Amino acid sequence: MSSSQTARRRARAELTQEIVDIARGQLATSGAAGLSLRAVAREMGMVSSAVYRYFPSRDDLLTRLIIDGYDAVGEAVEQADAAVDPDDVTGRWVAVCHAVRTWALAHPHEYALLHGSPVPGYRAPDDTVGPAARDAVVYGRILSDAWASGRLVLPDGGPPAPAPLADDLEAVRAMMPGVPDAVVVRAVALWATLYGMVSFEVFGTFDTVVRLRDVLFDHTVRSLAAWIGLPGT
Amino acid sequence: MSSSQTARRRARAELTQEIVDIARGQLATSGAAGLSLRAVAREMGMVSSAVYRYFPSRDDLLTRLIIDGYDAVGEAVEQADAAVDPDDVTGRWVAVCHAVRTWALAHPHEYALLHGSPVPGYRAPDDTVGPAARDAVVYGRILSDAWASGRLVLPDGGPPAPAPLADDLEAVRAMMPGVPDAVVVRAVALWATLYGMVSFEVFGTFDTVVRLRDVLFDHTVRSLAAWIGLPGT
DNA sequence: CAGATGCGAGAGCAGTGCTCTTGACATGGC
DNA sequence: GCCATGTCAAGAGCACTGCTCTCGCATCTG
Repeated sequence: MSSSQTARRRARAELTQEIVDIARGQLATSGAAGLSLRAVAREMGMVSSAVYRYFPSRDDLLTRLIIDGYDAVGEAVEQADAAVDPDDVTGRWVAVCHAVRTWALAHPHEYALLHGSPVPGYRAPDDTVGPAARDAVVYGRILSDAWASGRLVLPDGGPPAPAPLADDLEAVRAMMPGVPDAVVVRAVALWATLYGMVSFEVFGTFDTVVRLRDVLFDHTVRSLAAWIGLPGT
Repeated sequence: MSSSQTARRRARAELTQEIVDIARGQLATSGAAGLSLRAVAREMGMVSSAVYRYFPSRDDLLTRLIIDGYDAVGEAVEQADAAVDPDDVTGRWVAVCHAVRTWALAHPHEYALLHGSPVPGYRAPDDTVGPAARDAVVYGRILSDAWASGRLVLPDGGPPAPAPLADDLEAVRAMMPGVPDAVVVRAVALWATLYGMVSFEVFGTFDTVVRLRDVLFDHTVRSLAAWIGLPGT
């Protein structure tokens, strides 16, 4: 019977998932540095070597948590975008930014794992690059929709994009089809500002600088929206 | 003789410095996670317990490295600012941004220690807050000079700063006396963008996105300068 | 010149990631 | 049904970590 084989594989899948869940719990409380394979095994009533049947190393377990983290923030961003009237492009952008911030503040250690220092030697590029771009796709779609519907006015002021940047902008434009260079290059800046603000907040840099951090964040995000040419609210 | 007392104390000071230097070397090659007190002791020909006479814990040694790191980037920023004609406020801002980026790319692990995930439980606030603000003081002075000399034109467009933010903006204004609210609030955004861009680059987020990262950085920094009201070049 | 103090060495504890071997169990072909 | 095959948990063990403690020795202080 293939069901018995399935039983074995299902047990493996369930145990793998349980390891990930417990590891995420320990990550949430102790941070990435405090995550211990032995502690995970202990909490599962297993011995440490048994865990290595499911994850060949601690870094692989961390990589899995990273992928799941990107997926979680991507999910939050997509839901936030879907909850707003599609024609309200500025509202969508603001909602998406708040979704990132809210998720990061609720999962600071997971956020640190995604956007803080690379914990192992360096990041495994292939596995994580897909989920990592999930949120960027949403930003791109918002800008693309705004441009296609004529709601995005081409920003003026500031220097024009340097010619050698054309290839790079073309690649980034894949996430926001049709959008002109001046908007693409500012989109990258907005992306950096978003995560810069959130990182400052999560990592404590803003602690001694700003008190009403939610108000500042909201205002900054709206100002940036205006800068890139999105309509005011 | 106080010279013999000085000899003892000087030996202590020299050994402390040697520990820090070796630790910084190991930080540069192995990263913060790989920095080991025992390895430092080994490289010094000491036994590990002896190092604890100089630093009560590994976290204290890391804190020292953090303070030195903030000092180093602050130094780099101040030198970059001083090397430009003081009246060329935009040039000063661009130079300062490049100084941060250059330092970060040259010392990625140290940068990660400063602006990546907080490695120990959490950062000791009092000791690090002074050196951490050293670069921000330079940004503030540039904007303050620009405003005082009439070279900074009040930016328009975008929503006005919310009233509840007045207190926070007043506090931030301490670093850029006289500058109006609309500029202060954008200065915070610029600060976040600067470190967001550098973090994306140092942490590898841009690896699969942009190739001519120096060109993009320079252009972004100049665009932001125009956004905050600094004159074009 | 004593006594107090600072310092390095060594042993030791608890914890970590990871490897290897051993024995029990389920799976699948004959 | 049986037996080889592969999977699995367990345990021991290695090398490493941060950190604590004690013990002598050198240095400094009154």
